[in-house]
Amino acid sequence: MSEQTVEELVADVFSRACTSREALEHVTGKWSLLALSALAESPHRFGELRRRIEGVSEKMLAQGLQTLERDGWVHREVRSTIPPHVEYRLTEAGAELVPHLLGLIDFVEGRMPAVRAARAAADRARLPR
Amino acid sequence: MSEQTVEELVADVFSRACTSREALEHVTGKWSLLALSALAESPHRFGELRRRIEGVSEKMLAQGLQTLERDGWVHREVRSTIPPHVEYRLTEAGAELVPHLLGLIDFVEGRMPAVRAARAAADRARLPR
DNA sequence: GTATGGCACTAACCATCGGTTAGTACTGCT
DNA sequence: AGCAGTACTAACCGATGGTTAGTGCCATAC
Repeated sequence: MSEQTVEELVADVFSRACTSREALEHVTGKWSLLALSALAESPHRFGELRRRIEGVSEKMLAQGLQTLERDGWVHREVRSTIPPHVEYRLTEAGAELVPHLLGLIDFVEGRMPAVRAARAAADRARLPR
Repeated sequence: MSEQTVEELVADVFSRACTSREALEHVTGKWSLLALSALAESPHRFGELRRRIEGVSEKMLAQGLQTLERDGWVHREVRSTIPPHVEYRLTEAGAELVPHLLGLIDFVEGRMPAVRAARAAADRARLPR
């Protein structure tokens, strides 16, 4: 066994010990997913992202960006100015991740009529049971 | 304007009014994502899913399955037997959704070494700031 | 007889996290 | 003076995730 631990070798999402579970949760988080999508368009400053993503609070945005930065999907660049000037851009890894997310988003968006129909049918049948 | 409402026409994830946001949250939810992945392998009974996905509680599993069923991604089939016999399988929509999810999962799994390295570097640099 | 297991949930409860609101410090404008 | 811009964070409280117990029937074991 090399320097890798057992934990590092587990890459099975069904296993409780799978470390990619947490990483998946991060990138699919409600606000993170939207931040990544916005950054796919172009680098953004904090406030630009805030305005781009309707409904996100500064707190939730900051939190998500911090996580994305720590995991290596997003690069944060600080300029020592007043007022603060912080810019976020996708890392190389982030740029490779985003098409997967956008594919999913596009797919679900395209399926919304069916989702709505399914919900109406389910509610008509009075689910939950 | 036909019978569709403005809300139904909004399919922009950046908009607060976008109805696909909720649907996205559902399919990317921690346990739902895993349930969908397991059902991609084969239909499962409730207990089979529970055992397949380490770490999920019956409560969280039932909750996720209910949501997936209501949105139309999963079909739930009940047999009137004692003990209960409930089987879950992907709907046609679900079967089209799942490759997107699996692609994302595979990608993130493959990137875990880089994610771990990024975290180590970030923590060494003492993030959060 | 009792106890336990199987099945698929749900109720009750509590810990954790999401979201709201207020605050920070500097500059510039009204 | 107040307000706006900038990018966060602290304090607080409500919502949701997760734990534990419970349901009712049948079968098996002691």
